[in-house]
Amino acid sequence: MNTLKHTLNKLVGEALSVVSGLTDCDPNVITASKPEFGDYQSNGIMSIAKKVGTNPRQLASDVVEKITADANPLIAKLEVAGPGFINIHLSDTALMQRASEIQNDTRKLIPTTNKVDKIVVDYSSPNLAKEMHVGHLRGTIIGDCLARVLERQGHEIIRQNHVGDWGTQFGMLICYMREISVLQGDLPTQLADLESFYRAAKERFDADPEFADTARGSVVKLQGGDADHLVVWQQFIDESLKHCQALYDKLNVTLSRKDLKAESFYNKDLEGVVKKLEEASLLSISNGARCVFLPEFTGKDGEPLPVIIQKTDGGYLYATTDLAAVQFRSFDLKAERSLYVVDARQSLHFQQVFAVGRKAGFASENISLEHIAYGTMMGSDGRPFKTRSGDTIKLVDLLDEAIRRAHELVSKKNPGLDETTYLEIAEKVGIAAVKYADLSKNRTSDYVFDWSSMLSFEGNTAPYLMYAYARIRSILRKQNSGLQGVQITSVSEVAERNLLLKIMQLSEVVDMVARDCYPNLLCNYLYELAGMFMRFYESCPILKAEAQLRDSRLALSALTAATLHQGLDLLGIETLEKM
RNA sequence: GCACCCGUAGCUCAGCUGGAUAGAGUACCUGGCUACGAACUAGGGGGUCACACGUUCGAAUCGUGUCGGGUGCACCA
Repeated sequence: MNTLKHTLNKLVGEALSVVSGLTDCDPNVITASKPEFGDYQSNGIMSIAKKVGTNPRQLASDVVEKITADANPLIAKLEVAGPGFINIHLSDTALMQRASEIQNDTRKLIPTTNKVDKIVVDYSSPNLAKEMHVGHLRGTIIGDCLARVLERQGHEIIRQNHVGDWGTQFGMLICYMREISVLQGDLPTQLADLESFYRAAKERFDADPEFADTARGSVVKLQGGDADHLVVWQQFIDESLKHCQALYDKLNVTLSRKDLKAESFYNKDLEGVVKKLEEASLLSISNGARCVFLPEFTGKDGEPLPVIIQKTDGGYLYATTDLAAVQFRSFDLKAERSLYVVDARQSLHFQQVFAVGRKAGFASENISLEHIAYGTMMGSDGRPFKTRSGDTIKLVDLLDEAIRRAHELVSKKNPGLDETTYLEIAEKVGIAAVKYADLSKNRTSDYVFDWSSMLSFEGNTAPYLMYAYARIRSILRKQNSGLQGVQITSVSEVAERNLLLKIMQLSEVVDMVARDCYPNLLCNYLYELAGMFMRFYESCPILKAEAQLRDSRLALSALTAATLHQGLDLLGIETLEKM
């Protein structure tokens, strides 16, 4: 089943083509900007009229006449308005008809795509040398949401967690670990707090030149495949990954060990990358480093800007690894799209990697490489987020605080439940609030980290959406006749009709999110949907209505719940029966 | 110096590929629970969409310029 918008766009577009004589007219149908304009509006008539040189209102009324003559059952009424808009009012019976099709199988709320793509989603990708901090939240949950959305549409999703496990810091850490294990043995305890372990190693590194030298040597040995170093390294990586996985589980993020494609995975391909660039005659040596210069990239003072492939000392850089990854995704995984959910500050890096990748044949022509950039999390001082001491806040601390506050609130709001229930509710509400606070913002803008808005449970927040869901479930629990075969038969109240129409529009929003990768569109939608339910709830008695109306409203409520549930699931937010 | 992102209500942010009278949340003020859950809801005040010029039937949205903020630009990732 096509979306309403898609169907209308086609309907009006075809009529417009016939009337105007132009092929491929875009009628630009959008949801109506005001209720008095109907359900949808076509904005495209004016520009077409201009192209053909006719009066826009006349053209609009010709289009209306044509569509009316065809008597499409979906349309109740069309009006020409303003300079040449067409306002579209949908038929109530057609709406209820669509609803009943979906009720029988609520998976139809989101139709599956008719062209299945293989899509790589590269997200989260923390550096394993340190613990994840609040700055890692965005990429992790935006990527997870996109993966869920695309997967739900029926695409084949390959999650890739491109963790940093191979950089220079690991020499330092390995070196420090070897010291510790000789002195104290008990490594797991030492690694329980990665952050302080890193700090200790760094202090050692800064204080003792001899240690620093050994550390630099350790990187070379590690990357050269030295067995001893690899064992110690693996031990550290395993421990660090456990930390990450615990956070993913806590965040209800779908990443697992099998999605791991660490930097080290590409180590074996790096020489090949250099060779391939050489064969393509793209490499040149500048100040001792092997670089690719592309004319479209210039740096300070207009000098040509290199993509450095291999350092003077022979070491490889992240551009090298990323080129290997482009090749892997394009030719081994054979993906049609590769999404890189990475901080906007790396835009230039990805432009370069994509450009070199195309030029040197690391990417086939079939793959679309997309940097899904997101803005930086700022402190209240307008600078990239740091605490007063200059540290970042650990992600786990943010989550724990959210859960603590949710626990406090739920035990106050809903006394008399047992402690296990409180903990379960607090965990879900707290995590959801944090995720939603981030996902509901346009990903491209920088945003200010603020405890109170991130941990708010009122207004446009996840708890509001979850509350709407819990309310519906509560009503459904109170009726015991079952909803088998019960249909929506009334949309005569404005609140009923608005709610039903909104439900039908989930699929339109999901389409937009899948195309443009903006999860906040889905958040906006769900907030409006929940708001419409709240208004319906205030103005339309459900359980107290007479039998037929009661059933219709119960069915509408149930369908709302299903829509909220599916929408929230795409955001990676779980619902609760009670809260 | 060059490039990218941004500037919308006191604060935090939306604004659907140019549409009709610019919207939410929060904060503040006023109403609504013996009720299908008040984490809710109804209403009020609050705006030179940074500024200027341009494109056009129409601009917060597109273009140019100015101002202001953020970010990136050679061997870290």
